[in-house]
Amino acid sequence: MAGYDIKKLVDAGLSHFWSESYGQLYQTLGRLVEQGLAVRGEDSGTGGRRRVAYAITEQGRSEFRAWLKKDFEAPSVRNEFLLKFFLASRGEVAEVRQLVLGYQTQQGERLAEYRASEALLRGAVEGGPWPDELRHALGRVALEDGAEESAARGRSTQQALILLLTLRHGVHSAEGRLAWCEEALSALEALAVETARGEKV
Amino acid sequence: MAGYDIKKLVDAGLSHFWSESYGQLYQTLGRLVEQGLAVRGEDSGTGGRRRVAYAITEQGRSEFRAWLKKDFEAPSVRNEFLLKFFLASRGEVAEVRQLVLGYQTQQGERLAEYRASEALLRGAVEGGPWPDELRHALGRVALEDGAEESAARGRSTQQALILLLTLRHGVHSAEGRLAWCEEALSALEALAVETARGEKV
DNA sequence: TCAGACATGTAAGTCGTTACATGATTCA
DNA sequence: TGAATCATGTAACGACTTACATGTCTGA
Repeated sequence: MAGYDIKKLVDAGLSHFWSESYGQLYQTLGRLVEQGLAVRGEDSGTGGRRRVAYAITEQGRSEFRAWLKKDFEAPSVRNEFLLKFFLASRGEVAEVRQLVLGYQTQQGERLAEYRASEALLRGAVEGGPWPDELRHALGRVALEDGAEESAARGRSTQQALILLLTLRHGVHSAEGRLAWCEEALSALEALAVETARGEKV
Repeated sequence: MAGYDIKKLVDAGLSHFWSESYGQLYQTLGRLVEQGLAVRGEDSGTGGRRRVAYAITEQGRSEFRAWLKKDFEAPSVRNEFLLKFFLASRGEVAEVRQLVLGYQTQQGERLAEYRASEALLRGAVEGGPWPDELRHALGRVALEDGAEESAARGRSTQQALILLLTLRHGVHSAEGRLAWCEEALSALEALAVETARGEKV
């Protein structure tokens, strides 16, 4: 694959849980070649429109397999919303509430996006063809087609299922955060009521 | 507050959703002073044990309030687990399953930690005193005490509630991810069964 | 007395983004 | 014909981490 393709693949299919910039990508490809984990194929095309295809080496493949088995770090420990929420703890309850409402909206929108993409993918999991939107976006990644041979059909289904499941992960996350919003809003509500009563007494 | 205190505060109370390193911290404090958003107080103490207290300026305070109201970016778009999960999509189902099992364990442990901290905090929300563990950790942040005056009790309760809610956010997130694990595992199970049947036929 | 916490800072380096430069090709 | 897309790359910068340097004070 060429760098451009990788970028397209990531943007199209993995954008809700991963991102790469060209800067990072080309530099990394260069480093992989230096380390013998990938080889740079011949340039095809000319001038600004030439393509450089990279291929993984045997060493690269085994390194990759080792990496897959290695521990992943726990999902990020930096949430700007929660930081603001915490730092607002001495301010007015109303302001804190506003903050949570904004978060609720944001997560609600996310959830809607995930659900829309999810609907698109359902078909391919049932052994049907990949939806055009995705086929186009993931184009050069050479998705296996579900039509012909049994083994190929199995692989295709598996790929579709896994892509679908990454989306489902987003759905579950967003749902969890929305459930939290409900809880937080009613807790703040209760606090406001209590405070008001306290002031009267 | 001094840089050291801020670091302690973040490590003790915010560690599950934020982190700062000394390098970042002292450099940032310096920049804030340059920009007139904070002032550097006199050094107290001598030699290696001196303390430098920083205080926010009026300008800093208004900048801070503006920042609180500004949009936060959606929680991070980089999840190493999901990347591995996606990239494993052409491998054996059994390996993918292993990956998910690891994630399940990790998230289960996280959930247990959150629940433990949560129990600690419950008391303070009920208007009781801050638990010693937290009082010590958050020490210099000058937590308001819930004992005396009505207004102070209100503020203290609010602070405790908000800290508790940040923890609850972690609980909801972990629960959502664990629910996903269940779903993913049974989907992979179904796939394996189907594939086996396909091969026999 | 001596390990460990206290406390501040700097330097080096990694990781990642944005902006830019270059130039071919496609298509309205 | 000219804007958009294709495609590769570099340079500059900012955010962040790790490691180090320095010296003091506390408590077992």
